[in-house]
Amino acid sequence: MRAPKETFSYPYPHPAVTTDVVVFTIRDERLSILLVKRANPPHQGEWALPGGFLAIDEDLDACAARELREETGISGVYLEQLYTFGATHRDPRERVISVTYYALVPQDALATPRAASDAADVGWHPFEKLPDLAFDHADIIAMAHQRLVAKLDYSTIAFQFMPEVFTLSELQCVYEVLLNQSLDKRNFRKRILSLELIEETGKLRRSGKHRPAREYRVKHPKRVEIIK
Amino acid sequence: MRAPKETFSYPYPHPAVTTDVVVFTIRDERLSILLVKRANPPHQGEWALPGGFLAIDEDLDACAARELREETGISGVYLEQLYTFGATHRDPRERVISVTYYALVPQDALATPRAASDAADVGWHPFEKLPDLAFDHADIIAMAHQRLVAKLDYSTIAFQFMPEVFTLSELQCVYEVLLNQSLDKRNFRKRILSLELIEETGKLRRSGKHRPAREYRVKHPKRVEIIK
DNA sequence: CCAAAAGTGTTCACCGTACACCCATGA
DNA sequence: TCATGGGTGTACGGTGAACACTTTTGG
Repeated sequence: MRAPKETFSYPYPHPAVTTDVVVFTIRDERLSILLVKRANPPHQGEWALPGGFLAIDEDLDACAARELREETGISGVYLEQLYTFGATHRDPRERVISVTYYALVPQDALATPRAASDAADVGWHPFEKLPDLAFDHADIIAMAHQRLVAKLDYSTIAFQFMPEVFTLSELQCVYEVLLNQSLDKRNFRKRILSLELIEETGKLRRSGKHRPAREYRVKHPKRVEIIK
Repeated sequence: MRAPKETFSYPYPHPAVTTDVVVFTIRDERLSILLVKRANPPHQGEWALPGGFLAIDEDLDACAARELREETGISGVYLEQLYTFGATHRDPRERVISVTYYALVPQDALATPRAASDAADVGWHPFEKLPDLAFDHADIIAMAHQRLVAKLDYSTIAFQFMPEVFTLSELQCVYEVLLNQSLDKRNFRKRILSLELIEETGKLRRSGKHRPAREYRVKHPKRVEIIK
């Protein structure tokens, strides 16, 4: 029940508000999304986006970050508001407005997220073969993917998928997965280096039997810079 | 009071949900925004964005369109969701989540919008000299303006400001106002015509003492096309 | 010495930009 | 005939795309 205060309160029924998060990462050279299997009705046993109800004294961004942490153990990652979904019958229980976010997780971050109490299971699913999803979560994912790909063109958002140090080949692989096409190695390196956004660590990555690759890092990790 | 149903309802306090709309147009070669003067507390007498509370069985888009129509008499215009603002203390009455939209109104559309019952006044204000605004509406406008300008680059959104028939000079004027810089006439015409999005009506606009200008119209008004 | 990934320059086509003059009309 | 906005083409530079071979390492 809403806590009555002395101040005016809008006297009509209020909808519930949730945040839901589309968590992207690159695993095994595939774009993947983190889903939780619902432990409770509605849609019990179906896969869904991590998310949950907004606390009455909690900022929206904080709610998204909290739900992500509670349901998957992930925190400290890039998180941006996506869109707000509010079709009248998207939740069978009651009217629910979902403020959706998307998150980008570096490749190396905890490979096996932990499941929370209200989730029967948590796991990464390749974007190309997602299971059936609860509610309108398939629509949310579609919009998040569209936004992600669009942002590759005019931002440096792809760096959010990279661990602290990485090689240019690894970065190129991320772009190729996201754009779903192969890129020319020389043009790619020229373009990335011309941004003057990353620098060599000075070390080499010996990753097997072949020629070692130079390691790079982002110069100013705090800023998420926008090109131009 | 929320109508209790037989179905489960999340047993914690729900926030109120509103939609607010940033209405842009071009008037007298200036980018302008439609504001309403609040008739009731809080922020009584201050200027604010048109908007209001979401009905429990109403889609978000419908709510934005309805509030716009009720408070200003404007309907049938381009309307797109912008962002959702939900800082905990943005409304002194209670917790309010605002799903914001922006609308683009053609130049010729009703110059003097009518004021609704809960507004003391309605009027257009040049973007460059806005009054102090209620709540966090200045932030909302800032974000809407940023989005609008960004979209000029990769969409044909500017056509939403044009009446059914218009001249290339008028269109160029709109771009100049939005970008806040003058453009080369020949390059502008070349670029616009190469989109193959508009066609001549065949008529001439005699608008005074000088050479008449050719009139154009959008070929397929239904579609809001994205370049590329 | 062989396999496999790392690393490196040049050429060309296209597009955005800069730039100046004549035309049609009403007064 | 003059003032005013309408209408038109070319030349240049920069950027993105295509393209193949050498280097370094481990086995």
